[in-house]
This record gives sequence, C-alpha cells and structure tokens, in this order.
Amino acid sequence: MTVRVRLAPSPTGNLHIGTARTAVFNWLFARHQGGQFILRIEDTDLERSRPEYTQNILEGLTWLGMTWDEGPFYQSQRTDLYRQAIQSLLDKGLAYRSYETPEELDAMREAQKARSEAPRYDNRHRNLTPEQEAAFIAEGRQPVIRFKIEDDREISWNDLVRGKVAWKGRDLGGDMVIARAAAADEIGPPLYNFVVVVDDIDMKISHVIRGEDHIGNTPKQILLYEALGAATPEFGHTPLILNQAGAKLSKRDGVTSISDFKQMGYVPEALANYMTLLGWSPPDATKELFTLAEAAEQFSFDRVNKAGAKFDWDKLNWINSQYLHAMPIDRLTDLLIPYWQAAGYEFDPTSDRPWLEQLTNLLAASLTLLKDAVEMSQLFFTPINFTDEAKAQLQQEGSAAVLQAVASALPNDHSLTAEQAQDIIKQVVKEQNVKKGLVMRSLRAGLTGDLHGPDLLQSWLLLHQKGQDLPRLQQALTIAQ
RNA sequence: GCCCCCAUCGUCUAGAGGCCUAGGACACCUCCCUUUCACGGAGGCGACGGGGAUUCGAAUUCCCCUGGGGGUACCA
Repeated sequence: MTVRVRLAPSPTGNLHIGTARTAVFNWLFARHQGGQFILRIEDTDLERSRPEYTQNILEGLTWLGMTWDEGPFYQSQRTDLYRQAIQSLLDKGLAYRSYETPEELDAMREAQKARSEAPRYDNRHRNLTPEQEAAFIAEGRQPVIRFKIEDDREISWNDLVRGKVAWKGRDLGGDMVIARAAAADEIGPPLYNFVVVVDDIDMKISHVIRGEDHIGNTPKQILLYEALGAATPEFGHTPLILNQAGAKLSKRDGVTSISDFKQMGYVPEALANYMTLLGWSPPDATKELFTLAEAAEQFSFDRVNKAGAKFDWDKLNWINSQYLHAMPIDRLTDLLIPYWQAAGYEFDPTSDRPWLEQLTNLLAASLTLLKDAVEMSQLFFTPINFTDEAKAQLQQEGSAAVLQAVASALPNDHSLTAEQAQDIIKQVVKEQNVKKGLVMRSLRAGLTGDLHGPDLLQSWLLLHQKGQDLPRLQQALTIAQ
C-alpha cells in the first residue's frame, strides 16, 4: 500500500505554527515511507475563508520546504462530490432532514445543562412522518441534514501515537449535522466533518495525521467511512504546541504565523528543525540539529510524544543562531541585504558585494536573528554618533594624542591590511609610550562612537575601505580636546 | 457538567524492570578564551506529581487520586 498523507489547512488565517508543525510531521512521514504528501485547502467556510490566506499558506509551506506532490485542491470546487455523497446517505436512510430552529436547539441545550446533562442533540427529528415534515416546510423552515449516530455504538481505533482510543456513540453529541440549512428539496453547504471524509476517501488518503484537537472528530469520521462504504485510514494525533501558560497556542499568543517568523529573521531550516523537535526526537536524541532530509530518514511515530509541548523562544533562537553561524557567507549576505535595504542603509548590492561579505563575515557569529544585523551594522552605514561612554573615553588623558598619531599614520589609499593596522597600533603604543588598552579603547570610541561592538580591527578595515576612518578620527578629535 | 487525551529538571526531551547516585539540549550561574560585546570551550544548578499494587528489584507495568490539556457548533 502506498502511503498518502495530506495537509488540510483552512484559509481563515495566515499559516499558523501549529498547522506548519502538522505539515512537518506529515511531510516527514511521507518522505520516510516514499509516499505522497497532498495539499488540500479546506475553504468550505465561505464567510471566513480568504484568498490572501490561501496565498500566505502556500508561500509559507514552500518557504519551509514542505513541498507537496499533489494539489492544492480546493474544497469549494468540489461541492458536487459532497452533494452526491450526502444524497447517497439520504437514499440509504443513514441521514435525514432535521427542522429545528437555532432557538429550539439552544433551548434544548439549556434544558440539558440545567439538568446537568451533557449538551447534545436528542435526535428529535430522526423519525418525522411525511406530514410532520410537510408542516415544518409549510412554516417556512429550512432543514439541515443530519447523519445518524447510534448511541450504543462502540468506536475505536489504534492511534499511531496514542495506541488504542475508544469512544461511545452516545458521547458523540447525537445525530450530527453534515449539511447546513437549505430548502427541503436541496442539499445545503456541506460541513467540515463530512467533507473531510469524502475527500480523504476520494484522495485515497492512507494516514490521517493531525493535531490532537481533532481526536474527538475521529470517531464521527470513522462512522462516516463506514456509511460511505470505505475502509478507514490509519489515524495519528500529534501533541499540540502550547503557549507559556500551557494552553493550546493561538493567534492571541502573539507571533504565531510562519510569515511573521520569516519577517523576524528566522531561517526556514531552523524553524523546521525546531518544530520537528517539538514532539519528536531522533533515535540519537543528543543530535538536535538536523536537516529535514535527515529527519525524514529516521522519522517514525514510535518516537512522537503524547504530551503537548510548550513553545520556547529561547530554544528556537538558539537553533536559529546555530544555523546562522554555520551558514556560508555568500548565502548569509544574500539574506542580510534585504534587511539592510529595508533599514534605509545606502549601498550598491553589486559593487559593494565584497565589502558586504566582509561585513557579514564580521557579524555572523553574533547573529541570532537576521534582523540583528541591522542594529549591529548601523555604525558602518550611518554617520557616527558618540555615546557618553565613548565621549568619556575620548576625553581621557592621552586619548587625543593616540588618535592624532593613528590619523597621521593612515595610508592614503583605500587599502589597509590587518597587518598594517596592527603595526600602526604597535607603533603608536611605542611612540606615545602608552598602554595598548588605551589605544584600543580610544580607537574603538573614535572609530565607532561606542565602547562595545564587533571586532575592532576588522571594523577598522571595513571603515577604511569606505574612506570613513580618517574623517571619524578627526571628528573624534574635536571631542577629545 | 460530560467525554477523551496527557503527566521526567523552569522549558524541549532521553529513558520501553536492574546499564539511572536519571542522560542530552535551551535558559541561568561560574571560570577560560578575548584588553569590547558576542562566538567558542570547561564546569555548576536543576526533575521521575501523590498513594497503593505487582516484583528480589519500578521513572519504566497495573489501579486510584491530583493536576494539566483538548473537545463538547448549521467553525475548521
């Protein structure tokens, strides 16, 4: 049997991290099994579905490397299929039209709660006579279509991550609505729990892998597979991603959409790596940094956890930093350029390329997020701005003389090597008879306007190439007097 | 309320009866490297929710309790 899995996001929001993690597990499993990964957009809720969300989901999955083999399929384009399936259930007597008003259903549930019973549909319209139906229709009522669920049914399945899970029919809430209200001679818009099953059958899905929040849908869906005369697939319910408080992560928890992570400067392989670690561990659990391909080789549901995992920014940040530190300078430069441009820094991406790569090389080891480069490299792009600390340093005794000496030792052209720079420092130490520390600190203050920052020698070299070192030293001298 | 799921350091996890005086990672602390800040390196702190049962022996099996989460729509 070929493995076929699917990701079925609904375009009612941007690609959410929870959905993305489900995508990762599906993708990993499909790749491991040599199967297919199918993408299906569940846009049956016309009210809330938006094309721009679909676009965001597609882009996010692509960015993460979650390539799909078939699709995207759109449920909004498949309603004929659903209507046929509903009709077949109606014909077989497994579904029926139900005429309650929303107010009646509310009243029913209120009464049940008052008796401290579980709110559920009491199947009151299951066996309506033709006369009763005619009367409701004459009243102008629009029926929904309900699928019969027998109270005494026992439903169980062997979950890929949880083992045996069992449910009783009576706990499923009564006969379930599968199509929204419509005229009595029509079939209204089909509902989620129904279309999922029709599509999964039609698309020959072999393994349904989804978040644990869907676990209660599974028994209902199993009943639907039966009614539709199809074999049930395997089901696997993955643990949820939790917020700091331990509840299911939702949009209200701040940054949760993949596009936001991208914008903040996370790289896709780091984010995918982190999401994989949330609920799964490789056979050698001490190896936490791996590519999706490596994870796919080793993936199995045996190693998927049952308990939810709290989302931890610190760990994600660390993983991202590891990827950034190990990234080839050429690629890292490509990734950084848009951030510098967005910050309004002036440079020419082509003619300044060698200089930009040197800058990238200088900053790489300090980066956690791509956007960190903006602040860290500001001193190379904007006019110098002296901090109070730097001013104090410049006003220290001997500082002015040191800067003066360095300024006059500078070569005229735009080439300065690390060796030359070091020689200048040594020479100044000797001539001025001062401590090297004074030279280094004064130089840093004069060149960068700060007492902290990237490696001084390399920074100096970069500034020299831009012809910036001498003017800055001269400016610093006005403070040092 | 009812149903379902879950339970190892603060967090992510390893652990499938003795290899566990419970291992790794993040975070935190200390030290080293570095006349800056980081990076990197070396240490440290730190957990099996509680109670029974099975067993020569339980983090690992079973039961109960407690705690947490999910669900309970004419949303998906």
